[in-house]
Amino acid sequence: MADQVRTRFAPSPTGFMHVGNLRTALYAWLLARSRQGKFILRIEDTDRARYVENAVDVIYATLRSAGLDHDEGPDRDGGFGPYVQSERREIYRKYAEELVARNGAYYCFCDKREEEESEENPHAGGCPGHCGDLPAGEVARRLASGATAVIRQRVPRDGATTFTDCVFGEITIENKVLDDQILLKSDGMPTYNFANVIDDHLMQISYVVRGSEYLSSTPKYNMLYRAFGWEIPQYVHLPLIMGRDADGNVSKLSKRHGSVSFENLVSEGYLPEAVVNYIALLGWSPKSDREIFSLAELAEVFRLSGLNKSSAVFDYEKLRWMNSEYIKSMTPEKFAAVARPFAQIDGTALESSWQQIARLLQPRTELLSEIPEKIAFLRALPDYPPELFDNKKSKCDPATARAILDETLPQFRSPEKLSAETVNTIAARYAEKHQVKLGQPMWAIRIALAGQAVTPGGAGEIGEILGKEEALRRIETARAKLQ
RNA sequence: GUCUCCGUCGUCUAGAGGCCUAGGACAUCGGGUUUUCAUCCCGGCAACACGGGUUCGACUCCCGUCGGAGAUGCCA
Repeated sequence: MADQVRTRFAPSPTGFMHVGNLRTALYAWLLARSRQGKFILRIEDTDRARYVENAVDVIYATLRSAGLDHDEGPDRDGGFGPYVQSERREIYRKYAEELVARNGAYYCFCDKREEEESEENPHAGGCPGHCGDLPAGEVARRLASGATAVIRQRVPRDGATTFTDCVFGEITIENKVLDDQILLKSDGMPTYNFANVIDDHLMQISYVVRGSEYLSSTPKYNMLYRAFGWEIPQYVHLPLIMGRDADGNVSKLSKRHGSVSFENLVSEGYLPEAVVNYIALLGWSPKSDREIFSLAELAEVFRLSGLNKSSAVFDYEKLRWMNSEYIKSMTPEKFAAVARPFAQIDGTALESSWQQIARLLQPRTELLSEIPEKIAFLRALPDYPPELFDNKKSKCDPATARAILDETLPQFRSPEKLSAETVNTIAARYAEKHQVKLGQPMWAIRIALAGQAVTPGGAGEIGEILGKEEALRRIETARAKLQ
């Protein structure tokens, strides 16, 4: 039991879920699931200024949508709670004081405004005064008089600290470049740097999975673990996800690079499964040529050794492709259901033929949000020039089109209802009678019905969706145009 | 500035000294199928950052250079 794998995802409730954070959660989840371990959700809300109402709901919704179920969390007690940091204030206070007693930290009474960085002093971090040297009596006196204070970690100025990361290997950092970071803020809340160590230990986290931006501060965490005499967890630092800006420069993926939150991507028409599959492959490889994996399949093949060190650029093009793969592999019923909210056809004549339209759309859709523009021509005939009837391959031109439409028009009138088959038969009959390729009448009819060169589906399908009345109207419009 | 990390096609990556004439995928280009488009097939272009070592042999190991990123907050 002591060797059980326990990983955690510890997001801040800031209102949206960055895909980088989601990927961190995914790997932590994958590590736990692939080793029969536990996955814990912890809310890091120690920064009151950044707190956003309902943000915790966004976290729950995102994890659920992505399929990452947690074994413990605010809503699922596993005996290590509370799982919300703001509810653990007293715990942090107690340990911070203990650390002061152990001489691993000290009270700092300096003002919030720190001295400026300069050439003389490029390293402005840490306590600007010398609070660490204050005699115990003086500290007690100031505290008793109600002076506001923070608690800072006492970092040795000599020596170096070495640690081993599961991904990056052995890393050594000189202690002198580490500053006396704040552990407990003046409002009594702990900083991330402190709360993390306390919680990870108390919640018995065995693998700390997080982004590589924490690599250089890891020695400070280890000093904390040692000061308390605690076992240091395994570290799994992840390569960063990068974004490319307009100038072609890459940097940590952020809002200026486009939609980077999970909910944003989903509302644009990316499927949650596709997003999860895509980000799993950003910085991790199954060491095979396979790319499409369900979450369950990922959990089966996930290995820490597949994790990469170098950062990866988020490529919307490839996500798009993967999304289309997921769309194509859906059953027609499922696609019709998920695509429906994007189609914007409520209350229109298209509503009744949605199933039919969806069948046409499915193999041609990469992003669900593109659907309205793809089917706009069904709702309203676009204005188009007669030259649209020109097509070399189909051997069609305006004059020919005119002849085709003139001759076939009566045949569109006769049937009770216009079916795709009827349209195809009309075209076939014309082609045979005039000894031309089928493509010729097909082209003319399709352009007349659609008013645009590229359409999802051919003349028959479009005719059936439009219905007899509308089809006739559009053919008349075309004939008038070809006068 | 200082510290840390990273460096294989444009992008995501495989490659753990000979299997590499460096593989796959996206993108891109071309061809085929198709009444359009798309799907689906087939094919092309395209990379080991550079320079030194080590070795019989280096994409793989070592050093340096250059380039990129991250950290350096009472943010996480």
